Formats: sequence, structure tokens, C-alpha cells
Amino acid sequence: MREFKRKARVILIDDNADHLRGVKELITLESSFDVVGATTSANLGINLIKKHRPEIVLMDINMPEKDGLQAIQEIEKLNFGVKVIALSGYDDADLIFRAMKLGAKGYVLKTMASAQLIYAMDEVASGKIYLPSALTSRFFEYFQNSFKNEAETSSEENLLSYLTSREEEVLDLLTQGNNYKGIANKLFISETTVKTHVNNIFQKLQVNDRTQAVLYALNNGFANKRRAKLAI
Amino acid sequence: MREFKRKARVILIDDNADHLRGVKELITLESSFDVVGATTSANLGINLIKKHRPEIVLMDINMPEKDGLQAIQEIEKLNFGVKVIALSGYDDADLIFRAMKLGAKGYVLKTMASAQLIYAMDEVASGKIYLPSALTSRFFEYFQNSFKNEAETSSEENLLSYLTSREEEVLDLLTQGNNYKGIANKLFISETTVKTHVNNIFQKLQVNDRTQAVLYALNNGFANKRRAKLAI
DNA sequence: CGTTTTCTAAATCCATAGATTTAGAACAAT
DNA sequence: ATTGTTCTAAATCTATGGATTTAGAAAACG
Repeated sequence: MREFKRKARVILIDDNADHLRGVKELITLESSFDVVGATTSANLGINLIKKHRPEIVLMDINMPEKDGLQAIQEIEKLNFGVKVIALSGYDDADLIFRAMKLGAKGYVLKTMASAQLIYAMDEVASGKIYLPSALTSRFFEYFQNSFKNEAETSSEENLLSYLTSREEEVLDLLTQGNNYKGIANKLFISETTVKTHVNNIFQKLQVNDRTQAVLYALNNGFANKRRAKLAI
Repeated sequence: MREFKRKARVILIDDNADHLRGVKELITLESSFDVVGATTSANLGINLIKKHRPEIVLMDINMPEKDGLQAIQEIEKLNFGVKVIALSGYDDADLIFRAMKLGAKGYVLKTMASAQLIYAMDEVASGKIYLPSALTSRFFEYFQNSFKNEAETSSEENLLSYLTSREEEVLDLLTQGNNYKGIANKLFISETTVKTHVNNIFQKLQVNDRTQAVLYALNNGFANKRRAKLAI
């Protein structure tokens, strides 16, 4: 249990001074977290984080001055392993999505009961990710919608399936920005052979040049994982 | 409350006949759902769905014969508004991610208490998305990890920022698979002017040809939303 | 006002890309 | 055994792509 460990440190960042004070009091009185910093400025907050290296940061993301989302991104870039919980007044799907995408470990509405905030902090402190179920639902609607097109196009007849395995290899190298010579060298075959393969690829994908072939490949699920680094 | 509505219909698909029978009994006895179909075959299940148009489908995704994920995709393609809940023996992050990506409205482990399955069905039937919090956590770890690179590279110095607005237009057309002539026609400028722009783009992006320029653009946040359809 | 940037354009030249045809070898399928 | 597919390769030809230089007009900046 956590009583035996050192109290986890928390830094609060909220441009609303009243809310900041309220949350600070709440945490101090009703939880076993240690508030080591509280500020209304995102920039000051980041400095506090650098100084104190807290386990948890409660970050208001509805700040006008500096965008809270941007602040989350900067905190993540520090790579301190700080766990950021986004605090927001809105259950907007796009906000939730962007906050989670940037690495927030939780998203809590300001209107939620104080016990839920403490619970979220406990969960996040123990390494989990916490999203209230209503927000999880919102998130997934957004998430699934953003993948809808991709799913549809990927289920259409995919011309990529007509490629032979060697042609797939060649196309893979094309999607890394190689020219004929580069491909020939990498596959230990002659340049003219590569040309033959590439021409066959064009026919099968019904495109006119390598750029279109590469675009077709990327738009149709080719090389989804190994989002290739350019071979420049 | 749901008592006043017609009982929501459910179809069960699970290649394990024993488990299938157990779940059917459970739902019949302990919930207000109406099991209108149960089969061990994904293909038969899809036919049942076409016939009965159920509100809910419980789909085992650990089937050897036909992949359950593929079945989900096919069901979503029908566009019947069927709400699929994935049933799985594994809390594997990649499985969860793929199931949700394909449009599953819930993901429940077979090892979970039966009450939780009923709860999930209630939630999903009422239009929400249900993921147990432990799985939500798993999902987000995977999700955030898959966006990590993107966040990092997007915060590196982006050579795209050096492009003039005209060059951005030209690059945009390049990322749609246009050649010089196509770009010239679309921008009402001469082909040689396009060549000048394109050469300047190459210099600024430090690449050697159009394919590499397009790849750089796509990998660095250019045209993120309007995931361009090819101009073939 | 002068300077710089951007957009436009042409000319030239060489390199690469792409189309097309032909063909041998290996292998799988029936 | 024969047919079909895949992978290999070359030759040839034309089209497109890319590098480089030069330059005018317009707009932006200071």
C-alpha cells in the first residue's frame, strides 16, 4: 500500500487561481499526495516540473495564455516520466483525443466529484491510465470515426494483393525513396530487372509513375507499421 | 428503462461450442436480452446478422477458421448499425487496438465475471462504448506509443516550414501524384515555373527527387487531414 | 528609396524514368 | 510432360525529371 512509500509529489497548473487553490486544498486534505507546486502559468509550471520532478502533474488544458495541450507536449518531450492528468471543463471529443495522443495519462472533468479526481490520481500514480467511462466512450466515437475511411478503403478491392512477393519488396524500397539503382543494389539484381518489376507494379496498381505507386501503397495499408524512414 | 422497450436481440458467434452454450444460457437467464442466434462459424454468423438484424453481436475474436477481426470488419461494412462486442481470451493491446479500430463497441475478456458481460451489453445497447478500465489502460499505452514517434518528429525542426506558400501548393499537388504538366495546368503557370518551384522544394527539404519530397511531406505532418486521393 | 523575397519564365543539358519487346531459367501446378 | 507464373535480364527508344543559370515583375520590408 502506498502509506509505506514516500508520498507521491504533485504539481498543479491551472490558470484559474480559485480553482487552483481549491484543488490544492482538496489534495492536501483528502489524499496522500504531496503538492510540491502550484501555479497559474504553464511556463512557470514547466520550470517547477524541471525543479521538482514530480510523479504527477494536474494540467488545466483550458488556458488562454499558453495552450495546455502544447504544455503537455513540452512536458512529454522532457522525458522525465512525469504523468500528466489533463483537467478540463469540457468533455469535447477532440480535446480528449488530442490530450491522450500527446501522452496524457488521464483526463478528468472539473465538474466531476473530488473523490473521482483523487481516484484518477491514485490510478495514474500506480502506472495505469485513467479515463472516466463517459469520456472513454466519447474518445472511442472520435477514434473510430477517424479510422472509418481507412477501414472502408482497406476493405475495397486492394490492388496490392496482386503483387508478387518480389514486387512487394521492390515497392517497399520505392516507398523509402529509392531510385532504380538503389533498389538494384539492395536486392542484388540488375537495374533492368528492377525496371521490369517496377513496370509490372505500375500495371497492377494502375498508376503512371513511382510517386503514384508509392502514394497508392501508403494509402492502402502497405507498410503500416514500419512507417519508413527515408533512404536519402 | 429497458423493460418498457422490446428486448434487444443478440447474436452470439464463438467457435468454442461449450463457451457458446454457456454464454447463451447466461444471457437468457440473467439478462433482458433476446438471443436470436448462436453459431460457431463466423460466416454463418454474418448470414444470421443479415437475417435478424440484431442490435448486438457478441463476437469471439480468437477463432482459427475465420479471423474474428475480419468478421468485425465485414459486419461493419454491412452498415446495419449492429453493435459488435469483441469477446477474447487475451488482453493483448494490439488485439484490443485493432478490434476498436475496426469499430467494435466493446471488448470483454472471457475470464471476466458474467455480470460484467451483461453490464457491457447494457452499456453498448444504450449507445455507449464499453471497455473495462484495465483494458482501457492497455489500449492507451498502445495508442500513445503509436503516436510517440509522430509527436517527436513533429517537434523536431520541420523543413516544411521553410517553404513559401506557393511551394506548399506545388508540394501539395506533388503529394497527389501530379507530374509537372498536371501541376502547371492546375496552377495556371508554365511548366518551367513549376520546375523552378520543385527544384527549390528539393533544396529546402534536402531530397533528390519528387518521391522523396512526397514522402518527407507525408511523414512530417503535411496534409494530415485531407489524406489526399490520388489524381490518377 | 533601396533591398530582399517571391513568383514567374526560359534555355540548356544530362540523367533518370518509363514503355515495350524478347527471352532464359526455375518452379509449381495439373 | 506441359502449361503458367515468377524472377531474371537486355536492348531500345521516348518522355519526363532534375540541375543550373539567368532574369523580369511585383510585393514586402526596412
